[in-house]
Amino acid sequence: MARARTPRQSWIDEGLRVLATGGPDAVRVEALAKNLGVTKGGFYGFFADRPALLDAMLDSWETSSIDDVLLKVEREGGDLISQAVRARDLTFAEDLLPIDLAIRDWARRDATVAARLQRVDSRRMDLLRKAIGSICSDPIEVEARSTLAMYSTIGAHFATVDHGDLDQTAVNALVADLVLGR
Amino acid sequence: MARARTPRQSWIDEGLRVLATGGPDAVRVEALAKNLGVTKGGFYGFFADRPALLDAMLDSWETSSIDDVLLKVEREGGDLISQAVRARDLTFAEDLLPIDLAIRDWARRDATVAARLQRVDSRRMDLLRKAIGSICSDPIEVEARSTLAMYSTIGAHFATVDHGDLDQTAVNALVADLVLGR
DNA sequence: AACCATTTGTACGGTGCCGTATTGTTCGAT
DNA sequence: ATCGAACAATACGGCACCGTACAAATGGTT
Repeated sequence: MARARTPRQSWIDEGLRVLATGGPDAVRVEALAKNLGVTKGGFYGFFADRPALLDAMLDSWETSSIDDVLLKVEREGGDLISQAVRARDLTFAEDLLPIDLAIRDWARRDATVAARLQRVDSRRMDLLRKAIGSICSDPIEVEARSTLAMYSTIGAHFATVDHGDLDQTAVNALVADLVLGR
Repeated sequence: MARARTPRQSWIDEGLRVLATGGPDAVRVEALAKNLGVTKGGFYGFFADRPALLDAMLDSWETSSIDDVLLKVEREGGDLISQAVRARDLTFAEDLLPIDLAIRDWARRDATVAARLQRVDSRRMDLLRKAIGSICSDPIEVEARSTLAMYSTIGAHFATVDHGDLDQTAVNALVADLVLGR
């Protein structure tokens, strides 16, 4: 048995890297091959076609972006709010953030992607509800604050706001306080 | 002079339509031509190349998405908060919303687009600051609430949150109240 | 060292797109 | 009615990519 010099996962990883920087349309088999320093010869041994790679990429992303995060956060423990904050930091870590944003846009144009994203987001929302539920009792308010936390966290990555001369840290802190009701 | 059967603006409009549904990579000269029922024959009389069209599309979008909106809102008058709400509704009207979102994602990968978007967003923020400044005096709080309004409005379009059995209207109303401090 | 399954390179036909060149075609102005 | 500018169709060479077919190389196993 000759071991894979360019195994299945490296196609997926490179695919996700390209997705992050160029969107789904930039994920082309021959381009990935060039990036990996090989030709596409081996690709079609791992994947039926390009769509199959895209699907595998989404699988891989789903695992690392929610399953892994939840496991890690649970293992580390702490109060529920810090767990949620930690989960957010892990979810939007440097490598995962651009993938998340790319998938979020992709979801607008592809129903299957949208369904996957919704599944992931709803697990994130559950974590948020649990966390905010620990500092707030009214169910409507818990839902409203969780929703606001979700929306503003996502929105912050799709809009750049310049606070001018104001104290950035103070503004950011107040935003967090408004969301959490402190 | 023979009048344009497929004038410059119709290339731009069709380009924006395709941008909205398929992203910038889907905006191809020959595809637009087919949509318009012509060949690309006339295209290169109006535009030097494909990038020139993308640029013209952004110009057109900037006008209709901020200049026109501000003019309309100002003309209609009313208190500043309802002006801001009206501006939001116009900005995210059915036709403009998907274009805005597409450009927002596009901006992540293209610095020129990012600069344009920032210019537009900062004018939107100014309107928000004015509106929220009318019901709130602390400058840091005005900035924080305006930022939160901006982030959550954008974020709401990139994440779908299911509120389950809870009263959707009540949740949404509370989200708005939390942002505006009511 | 020879074998051989697995992986990789190469070559192919096909498609869709870009930008240019050239030749119609249309329609207002004269 | 004719002219002529503006628009449109057609045809071209070039490039990037898809998916297939098959030949070459690689490296663990015997």
